[in-house]
Amino acid sequence: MFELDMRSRKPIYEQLVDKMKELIMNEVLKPDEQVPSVRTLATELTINPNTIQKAYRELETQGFIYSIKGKGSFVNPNHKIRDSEKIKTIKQELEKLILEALFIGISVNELIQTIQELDSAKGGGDEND
Amino acid sequence: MFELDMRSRKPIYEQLVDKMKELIMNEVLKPDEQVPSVRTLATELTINPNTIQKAYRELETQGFIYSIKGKGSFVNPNHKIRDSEKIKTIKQELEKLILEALFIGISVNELIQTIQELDSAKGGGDEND
DNA sequence: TAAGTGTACTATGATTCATAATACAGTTGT
DNA sequence: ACAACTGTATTATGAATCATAGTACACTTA
Repeated sequence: MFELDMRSRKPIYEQLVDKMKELIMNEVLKPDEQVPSVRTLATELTINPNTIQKAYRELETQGFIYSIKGKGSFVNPNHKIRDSEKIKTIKQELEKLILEALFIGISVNELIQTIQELDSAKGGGDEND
Repeated sequence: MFELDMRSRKPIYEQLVDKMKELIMNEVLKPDEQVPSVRTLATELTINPNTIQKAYRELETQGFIYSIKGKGSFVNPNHKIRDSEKIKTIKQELEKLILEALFIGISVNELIQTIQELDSAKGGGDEND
């Protein structure tokens, strides 16, 4: 289910958070679907349960999953809450990266095209605003 | 010249790299302009010279400055080299962030507008592509 | 030569990462 | 009630990273 790079300088739990977010955003993991248990995933990936728990805690903080003691952890269906703090953070990071992209010579059109491709690839379920 | 957050979990040298990149990309620091010396900046910021050196080494690796032994460190004027490795990396990071932005409900138009604002804010010196 | 520059190396303490080993609390099915 | 599964919490240990300190060397400039 996951591929981890043990030699990477990026912590394992962060890699896990990123992979899981990807799967959720691409709807490979559906809303309210149960994700592997801490111990199961730890066994599968041959890493420590505490590392999984750390990743899951982070995913819960970021609003991607919710956990119920004794039952398991599940994909959070309540996105689009427009958590203003989170939006602010993402926008800041995004601006930093866009600035750098423009700086090294990536064109505006190239960026816009990338956005549109990613948007149409993702369901296209709602076109609000 | 810089404001550092000593309590942040982000390493000081990384904060320095980011700030410096910003100043260079916003052309506050002009091409071939000399940046503060390792020891000078260390004294100003009350941090260790080795930390500055680490930041400068990283900035040199990323192509933002070049250093000459005995003379100093200077802003690299050779951007737009379209270093394919770097472009690839930035594009990957960008796609990850854009995906997340779309996911939490930021609209395509909002993203495009952000790009255009950043582009016109930056000089507008060349409109190639 | 003196004072400035970048660069390199070793060493130390604080912090983080990943691990190990337990323990407790809640749910489910028998 | 019991066994087996879930999430959660705690303490401890070793490895790695971060920031510091101190020292040294090479080069440039006045």
